[in-house]
Amino acid sequence: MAKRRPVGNLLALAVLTVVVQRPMHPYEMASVLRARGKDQDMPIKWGSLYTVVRNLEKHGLLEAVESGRQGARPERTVYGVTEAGRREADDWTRELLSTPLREPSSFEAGLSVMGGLGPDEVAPLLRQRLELLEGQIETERQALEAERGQLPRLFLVESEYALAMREAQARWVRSLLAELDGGTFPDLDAWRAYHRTGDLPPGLAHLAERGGTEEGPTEED
Amino acid sequence: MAKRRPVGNLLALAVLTVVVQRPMHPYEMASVLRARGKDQDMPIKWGSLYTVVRNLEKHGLLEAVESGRQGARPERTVYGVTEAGRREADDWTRELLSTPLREPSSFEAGLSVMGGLGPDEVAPLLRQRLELLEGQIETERQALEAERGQLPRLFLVESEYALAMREAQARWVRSLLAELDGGTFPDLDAWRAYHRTGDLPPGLAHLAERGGTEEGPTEED
DNA sequence: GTGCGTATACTCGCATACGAGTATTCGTGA
DNA sequence: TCACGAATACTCGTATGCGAGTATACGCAC
Repeated sequence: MAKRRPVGNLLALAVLTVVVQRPMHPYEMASVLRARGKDQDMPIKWGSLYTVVRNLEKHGLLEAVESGRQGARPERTVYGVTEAGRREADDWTRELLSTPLREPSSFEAGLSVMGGLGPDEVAPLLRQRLELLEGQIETERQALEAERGQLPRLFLVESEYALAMREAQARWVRSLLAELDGGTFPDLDAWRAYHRTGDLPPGLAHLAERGGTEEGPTEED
Repeated sequence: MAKRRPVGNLLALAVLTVVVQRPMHPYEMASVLRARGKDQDMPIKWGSLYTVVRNLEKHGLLEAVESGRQGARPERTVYGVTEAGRREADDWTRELLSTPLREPSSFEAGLSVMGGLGPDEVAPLLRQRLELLEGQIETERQALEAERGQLPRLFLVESEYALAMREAQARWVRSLLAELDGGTFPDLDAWRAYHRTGDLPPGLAHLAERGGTEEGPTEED
């Protein structure tokens, strides 16, 4: 399951969905995608556009429909989607919708290494995050409200989801902060000590040890 | 702000935080990280380990502490962290905690292109996602409960966050499904028509048009 | 009409990512 | 004690990824 995509970059999916509507040359794809704000919904790097289009063509998902120059502009190639491309786009979309993936965010990574900083440094950092988060939420909520009149719900769903996730994150950060500030977070002192001395509290030594397959007579345990 | 990291891969941060505790050779780093489940918290590809370690050394964040062979094993290099490496790790952690990034998940990407499928196909896909999601949530909740006795809260925080986000996602999917199933999602018919014919409802033509800078006399608007 | 800033429409090269492969060692059974 | 499967400990090649750069065209001021 989850067969490997011939072109894995999500920009490729964006390209396919836009070319399905009408053949285009690459730069136009970029303009349309930008105009629709797709770069908000996917991690799109425009530097990859031409590579991705070339790869799509190589795998028979796109085909050159017309190529020539208009005026003195550099030569441009207009690409159309193939039947295989259409299938790939649909199949990919189905997979994205139906299969939840574990995709750790950078915040999760940050949380998993926050032990390296002391709790008294972590709290202000989280407070800053919360403030920025609240600002973003407000901005997005307004943008969404403004678009609600212009566009059908269908085209706003992904923004609604993003907003809901932001709000959930803010709530979670707020509750962690309350525990840190209120001192109800357990082991605050052990954490402080660990941060100062680098020593884990006794009984947790196995966290730092083992894992390496220590061979030879260097150590016994 | 957010100065470019000399080694951008998050695996590098994981390596730094583990080497801070005690010098190691690369394979041991991998074992320790795996034992701690860090590959759950970050998108870690083990194939990148040696490249990342080499880059860290090149940028002076890690240094070879000892290099030699034990028994007939291939030569191994033990790396320790430098002062710069320690600073980099702390600074990076601070940034991850304090600065919320827009990192669209693949589900968001899926939602943003779901118009290409019809609503009657989307609903079952979402139902499948919801079921898988609920299973994962249950599994993780139990794993978390089991670890709660063994480990201090500090080391469980990232799992708690991941779980909270999963639950928020499940709630959101449930509510969207309710709208689809109940027929209260607006424009269901327009969506169906669009899916069958490929035509956008009138008044939305500008969605498909413009964006490309159509030059020349091909079109006027 | 000519100079200049901005938008258009790409190209290129380098670094990195990472899957697949390889060689060594260890443990176990016969 | 020898064979063999599994785990250990890496290496390598290739396919991207993508930032920075470039060149042309167009609009507008003067």
